[in-house]
Amino acid sequence: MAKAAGVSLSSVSRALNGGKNVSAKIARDVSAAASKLGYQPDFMARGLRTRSTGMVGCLVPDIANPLNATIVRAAEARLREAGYMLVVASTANDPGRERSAAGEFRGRRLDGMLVAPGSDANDTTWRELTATGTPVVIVDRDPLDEDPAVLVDHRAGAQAATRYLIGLGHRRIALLTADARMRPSRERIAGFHEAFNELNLDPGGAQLCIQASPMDFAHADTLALLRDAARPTAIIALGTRILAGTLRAARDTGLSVPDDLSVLSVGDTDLAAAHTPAITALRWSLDDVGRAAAELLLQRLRGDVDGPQSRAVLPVDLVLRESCAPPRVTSG
Amino acid sequence: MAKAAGVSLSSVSRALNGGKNVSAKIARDVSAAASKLGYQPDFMARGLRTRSTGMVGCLVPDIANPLNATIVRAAEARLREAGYMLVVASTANDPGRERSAAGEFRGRRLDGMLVAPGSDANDTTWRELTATGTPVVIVDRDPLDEDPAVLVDHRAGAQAATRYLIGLGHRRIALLTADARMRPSRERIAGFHEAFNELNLDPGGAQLCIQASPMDFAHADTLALLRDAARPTAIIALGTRILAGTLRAARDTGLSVPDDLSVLSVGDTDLAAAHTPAITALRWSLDDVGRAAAELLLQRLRGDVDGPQSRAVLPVDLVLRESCAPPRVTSG
DNA sequence: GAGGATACTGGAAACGATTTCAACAAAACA
DNA sequence: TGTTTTGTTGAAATCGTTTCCAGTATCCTC
Repeated sequence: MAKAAGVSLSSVSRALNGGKNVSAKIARDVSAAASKLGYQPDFMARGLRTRSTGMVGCLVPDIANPLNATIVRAAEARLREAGYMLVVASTANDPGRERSAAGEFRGRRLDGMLVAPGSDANDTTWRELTATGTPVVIVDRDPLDEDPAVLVDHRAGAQAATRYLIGLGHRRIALLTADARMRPSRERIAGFHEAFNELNLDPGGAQLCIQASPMDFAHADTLALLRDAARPTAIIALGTRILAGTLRAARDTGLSVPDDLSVLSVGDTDLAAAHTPAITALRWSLDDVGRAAAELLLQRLRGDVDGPQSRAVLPVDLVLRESCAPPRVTSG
Repeated sequence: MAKAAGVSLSSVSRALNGGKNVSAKIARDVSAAASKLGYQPDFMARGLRTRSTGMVGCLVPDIANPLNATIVRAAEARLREAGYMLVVASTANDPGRERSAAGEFRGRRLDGMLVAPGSDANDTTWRELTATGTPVVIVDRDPLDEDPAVLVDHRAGAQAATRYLIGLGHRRIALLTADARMRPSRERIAGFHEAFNELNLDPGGAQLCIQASPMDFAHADTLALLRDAARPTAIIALGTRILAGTLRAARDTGLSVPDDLSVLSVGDTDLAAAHTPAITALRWSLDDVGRAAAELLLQRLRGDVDGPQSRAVLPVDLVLRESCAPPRVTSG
């Protein structure tokens, strides 16, 4: 390549990297030779010298979950724009796989990481794995110290949803969410309780279910819940497999939505929007989460020690549809 | 590192790569020193020398589509097991982004690629981009030449679905699928027609809609379709946004499923399974697709020029549920 | 026109591994 | 014992870049 352009290696490097001190002639010759040869610099060699890989890793519990996948897509788009490639690892919430993936990322010296750990970031083993000086952005998990993070205001969302159901007259409300070791569920539970507390309502009537992810479990569990004499009149369900299980359970027990049972989805998925009746849902912008995470990471990568902000908190909206109604028999 | 173990660089390399001709003592010393120092070889340096990156790229139209995401997840799991990392690029079916992503992959000299191009592989620009000697596995798209590929038998699936609906008495059936430039849709359309032809039925009664992806378009289009006097009595809809749009359109026009309209989903998603009534669906294993693609690529990567097979064809099953019934008024 | 600042250029030393090759020691064989 | 074979080792070259440094040409200033 250098010979093709008839200049030295150093000049090629300078010309290609848009460095200063390059004469017009050399710049011309180099770019001509480069395009004629279809030359593309070798990332390995460059990375070896500059100690940067041009890649960022993304650790999510489950890439097949549309909630995560949409975030990944948005982040990937922004990062590619900035010249980075995105490496993904889906950890299935398994601490072992999580650790091995993080180790792999570290071994490959990725420039940065977007992480949504299964267990929370407080976890020491996880902690020490991230602590290699690699810039990290936490996505919707509790950050420690000064880690930049993108957070979603699940607490306010859950509070608004609960308030809305209470306003319709519901008193026995079940919250079906995922593993409470993770921030989103914890925040939702808190918001749920706050909504009851602010009205001085007996929280004993509130029912709270916390479950692991598998859809079948959600289904069986919800069946039992709905068959109980003191069944809830409204359910707030996490809008992926748990919502699916809930709707199937309602169908199986012959309860009609919203007449016999109000259903509110946490997260606005295809399922919620297309269901008959359409499911009222809490919605937040997954694209915004992904974009914001990428932006925060890019700030770090550029070395802006303190960019505009190192925490982003995104709002949650309540989208009213047809799946919630006053309970048939007011139980107040 | 070499000094820490008190041996030469070459010996360290040999010991770590499990090469032959390493004495027990040196192997012991090296591994001791390595674990004491937490030494991890530098992938950049190693890659520079061995001309391999230990990474494979994955190009999909939309990673946020659960159908793709599930495939990616399965492939990632298998590839990581084999020591490769997965780089993803979501191209939004935009040829420009597709080209730039492929160029980026090539520039980074990834060891292999899993690709599901938006337009089909026959496309020349796409073709030349993949033709760099990099092992490529085509995923559910028409392969050219001898490219290894993982294919899903959409034709047989669509045929079975159509046959089933015809058997119920339907004659006016609409097939709502995605962009016909892509193999899955093309195959489905072919299977759809074959089902009519094998019974010598007038294909004029069959209705066929082909659409671009946005859900709103599907919705509006389906509304128009359902309001027509000669509306179809059954719809076979692609099970992502198009199915969602179809169900909303049925709700909006007051048609009940399955009494007024039979609906069959192509692809078994949460939406199909949890809807009321549950939607009869064509199902194929996305995990199998991802795993098979990874396996085929690994074969190539290992240099098994001819592994057990370089094409995998996966079956499609019809899952009977409650969304299909005989048409109210037989129109034969 | 001399002197110094300024703009460019190419040679050579990194970066951190793998791999070739020659040297050496120990073992096997005659 | 001398010669070959075998096994093990380290020195040095290499991969393709970036970057430091010294050298040269050009320009400006007095």
